[in-house]
Amino acid sequence: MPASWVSPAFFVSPSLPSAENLLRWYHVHRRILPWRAGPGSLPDPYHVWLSEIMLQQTVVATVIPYFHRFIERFPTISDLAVAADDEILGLWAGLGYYARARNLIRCARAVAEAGGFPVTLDGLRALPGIGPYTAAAIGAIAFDIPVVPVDGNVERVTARMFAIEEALPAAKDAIAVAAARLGAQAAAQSRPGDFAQALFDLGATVCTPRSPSCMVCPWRDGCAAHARGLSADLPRKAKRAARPVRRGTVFVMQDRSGMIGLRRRPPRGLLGGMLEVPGTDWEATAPPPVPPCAAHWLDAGTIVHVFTHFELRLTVKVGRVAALPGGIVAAPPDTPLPTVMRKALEAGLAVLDERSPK
DNA sequence: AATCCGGGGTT
DNA sequence: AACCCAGGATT
Repeated sequence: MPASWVSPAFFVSPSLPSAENLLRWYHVHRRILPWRAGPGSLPDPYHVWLSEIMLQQTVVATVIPYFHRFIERFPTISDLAVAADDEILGLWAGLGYYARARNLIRCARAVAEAGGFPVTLDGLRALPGIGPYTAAAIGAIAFDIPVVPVDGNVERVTARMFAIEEALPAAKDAIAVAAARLGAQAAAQSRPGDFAQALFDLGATVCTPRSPSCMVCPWRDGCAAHARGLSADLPRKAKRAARPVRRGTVFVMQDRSGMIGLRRRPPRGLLGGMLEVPGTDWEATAPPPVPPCAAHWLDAGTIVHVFTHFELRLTVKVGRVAALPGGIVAAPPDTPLPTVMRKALEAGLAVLDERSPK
């Protein structure tokens, strides 16, 4: 038989990975997560939405305690919609990507106003904080809209199944097309929510980034990367730039009643709208440290915190003050803070405690 | 298309 | 220490 009778695609994917096989695997191996409903039943859209926002670039284990605290405090989206911004931002403190929390508030109020979530992808996509991925995820999981949400897991699984060797992010379109092909199978179309979550779970527990467990994979037979011994090498990714270092100084102030001096950051940008320990700007070379008020400043060392695109080294000074200066808000030491500011505050308070323990 | 935007789990 | 995570908004 002439080789030309056989299309190259035949060698790339001998047989499409079976949606039915994956769903059968999912029935046995699915993760039990607080925002999930039982197999075959649709979960609460509010729970799905809240979990999806929290899960953006955040691992499941980190999200779970935050999710529980939110659901306990805000049992319905209406409870969330009428809450004060500060309380919501406080509950979000430490989770990161604070624009998510600001969009969460706007989205909750829009949904409460409308009387419920839109049930179309375009309607979901129009809400604050909901992009193409999250719209597809909520649509599939909460409303059984037949669509494949393409997150990092699905990108990885799909790139391997079809042995897509082009590097990300250039390969995004090709991967999305291939993922849609997986979802076009009848079994996936009939259970879009389970199919999406099955892909997530396969990527999270079997088709993992570093050393995938191909021996127990329900899709091994249909996996072109496995056939070529490429599984652990895909998807390829473009190299990232090195992370620069920025430096600054913060001043931890404690008054006689034990209150700490904090400052509200501008509403947008890095740590937008969150509280911070007052200090200098953050530059490549440390700006001159100008204390916010006169005090006997003690050295509390340096804390290091890694952000997505730079590393921050903060020199921490600490002092007791008779009265907090103007423009500074007095807050108790356990006030919810972004992690970098929590680190700085703890470093300062540790030095005070060691000098004059209570 | 690039860049900005946290924090931490995993290896 | 590097990589990556149920990405979105902005420029």
